[in-house]
Amino acid sequence: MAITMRDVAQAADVSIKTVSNVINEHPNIKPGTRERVLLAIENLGYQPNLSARGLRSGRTDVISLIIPDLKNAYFAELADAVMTAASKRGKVVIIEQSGGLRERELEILHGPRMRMVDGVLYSVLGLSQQDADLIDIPTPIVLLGERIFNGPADHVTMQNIEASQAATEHLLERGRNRLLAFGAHRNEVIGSAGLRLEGYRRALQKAGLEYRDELAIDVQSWHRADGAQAMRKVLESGLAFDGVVAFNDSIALGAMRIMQDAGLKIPEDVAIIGFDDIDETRYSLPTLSTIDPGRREIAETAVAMLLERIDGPAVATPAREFEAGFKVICRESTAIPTASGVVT
Amino acid sequence: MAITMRDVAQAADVSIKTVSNVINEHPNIKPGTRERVLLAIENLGYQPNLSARGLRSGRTDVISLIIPDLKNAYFAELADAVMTAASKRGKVVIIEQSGGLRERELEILHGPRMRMVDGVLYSVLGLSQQDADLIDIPTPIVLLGERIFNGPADHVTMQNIEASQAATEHLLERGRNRLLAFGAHRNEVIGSAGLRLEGYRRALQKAGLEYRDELAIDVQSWHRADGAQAMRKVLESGLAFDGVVAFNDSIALGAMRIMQDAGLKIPEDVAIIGFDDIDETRYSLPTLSTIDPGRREIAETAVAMLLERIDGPAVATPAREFEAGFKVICRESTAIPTASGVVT
DNA sequence: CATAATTATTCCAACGTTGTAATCTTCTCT
DNA sequence: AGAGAAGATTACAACGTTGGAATAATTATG
Repeated sequence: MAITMRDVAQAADVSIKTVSNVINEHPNIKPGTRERVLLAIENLGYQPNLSARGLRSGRTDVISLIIPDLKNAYFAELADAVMTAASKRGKVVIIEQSGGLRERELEILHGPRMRMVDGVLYSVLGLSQQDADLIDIPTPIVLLGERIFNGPADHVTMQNIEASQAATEHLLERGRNRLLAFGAHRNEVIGSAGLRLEGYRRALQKAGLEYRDELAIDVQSWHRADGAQAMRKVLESGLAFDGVVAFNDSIALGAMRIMQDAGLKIPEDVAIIGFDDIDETRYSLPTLSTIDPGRREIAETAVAMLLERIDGPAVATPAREFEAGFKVICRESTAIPTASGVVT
Repeated sequence: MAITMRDVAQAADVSIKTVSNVINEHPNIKPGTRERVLLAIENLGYQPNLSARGLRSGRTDVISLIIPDLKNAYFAELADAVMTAASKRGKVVIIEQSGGLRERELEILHGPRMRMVDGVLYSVLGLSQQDADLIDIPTPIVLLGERIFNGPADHVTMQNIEASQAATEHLLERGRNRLLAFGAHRNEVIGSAGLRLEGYRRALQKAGLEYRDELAIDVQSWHRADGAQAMRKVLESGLAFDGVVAFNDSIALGAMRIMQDAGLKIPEDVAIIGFDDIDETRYSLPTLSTIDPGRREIAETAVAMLLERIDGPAVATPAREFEAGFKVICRESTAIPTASGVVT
């Protein structure tokens, strides 16, 4: 039915292998033959059968990206960055959504689809540190995120502690000193929440301020609705604060909306900074200050590392850790240095 | 290296083909043998080589989804819906981003990756009606969106005209009668913009109102920033209006922010309704009324149609058109029936 | 000019699976 | 019990490609 190398070979009057050699840019092909083959390919509209190539060569040029949820802006932007980076290197990306569920993540990691891809970028959410050995699969893998460190695989992440510290200092510098740590997960040590809380504490300490536990607000799931919900409770409780270090942009936006509903002015009454630099932060009212986590650098490094593993020698070189650089982005939500009407 | 059917066959003491038969749930396998094979598969951790299967059977169980941009919330949500629908039927999705560029769309459609997938869902943006024959490729294809109608392939879309008419009527019913058609593309007849403008006109006509060209506001690219930019111009021009029918949610949100900056109250001064029901509309301030375009229905129908084409007979049955149902979602941005302080 | 070295091309086998057809086994009915 | 049908299993070939070894054509070397 479809055109194969056989047809091209016939048309160009060479052997099938020569066609293959031309396509794969092997050395030692006479310019003349190359011309003829290329012409035949063009004329017949030949396209290689990737299944056959994959079978024979053991390579599919497809990599898998496991993320919790594409509807989440952070992951949509991450997926975009990964696809762009992969595309530059001639790879295609299959996205698998895990829902952040442990079982589903394991299912994907150990499922038959893994045999269809050359490697996996795995944005860990359901598994955690003590599961580190469960990710030791035959397919090359690079981990993303803050759930597993020093596991058996390469790991790319952002500078969570340093970035959170910088975000906190950003507010302190503007004269705010009753800062909510918004989005904490109380008994987590690593994980985004744990690390960001640590950064928050370090900034306070460095500024000579005491850490107050009541200012750490738990928000279990980092979606907008949860941020809104949590802020509603805070306001009801009458807790006093003049700044918010939100551990991601979505909950920051949710909280911002509730504060505004309650008549609080941002940034006059409360300054707020988020995390992730999702597109929406540029268009909210007010625009949201945030941390640019170095998404592009993360994506490009992760893809590069994965390809090294794929192409590299089978002998296991030790797992690497990489932290991308971050930037504090100052927008309207923290624009005013001094509070004019502090909530008490 | 990896475990193959050969190993399983050996372990279960059957032929390779029997293993294949068990895996593919062929009829006529003794329960006993099935047990033994399944056990061997379990013990050895066998996973089929999908490249080999693809080569032999001509099926990869992968479908491709071509969309303009994953960072765009509408397409992220569409991708999610498609992946969910595909996953239910055991298919995996490769996402290809076209940037909405004509050249890139053609490149993808005619590229070698098409040979790796069983079919394509193509959200058309770069091509248009007169290119209809360019999409007649050997791979089964289903078109999405409003750019190409009655082309050579199945087509799934929303009820643009009817939905836009309903959105407009929604505002009219609330006592607004100077409505912007926000997001028009002046010389477009089909395409989302053209159809939605038509729906707007029909609603006016039905209500006995005259269509005024100055109320149709061009917004070329439907991103938030463009909506903001366009609204800024409108306000500068001093044009009077008390309602906005925005042709998608992003430009509605962008416009909303600018109106609020200018001191306009929503919905008291201006009521506004968008299109698409993206997640964000539920969390903006105020929450945005919108049209639910039936995304899930679109995704499921499109996947179902595609699979029918893939599995169906090669004889070309005529292309089908399908329009999903829509719903008007009333939120805060149109909550107040009567204007209290109309801009003049 | 013969021979070695190099360059270009081809032949063959194999990757792991499934379709077809053939064979072997078990059951059903007279 | 034996013929025939139905059920279960297997042998073989093929899908389209590429790696490796072998061969053929060309160029360099003494």
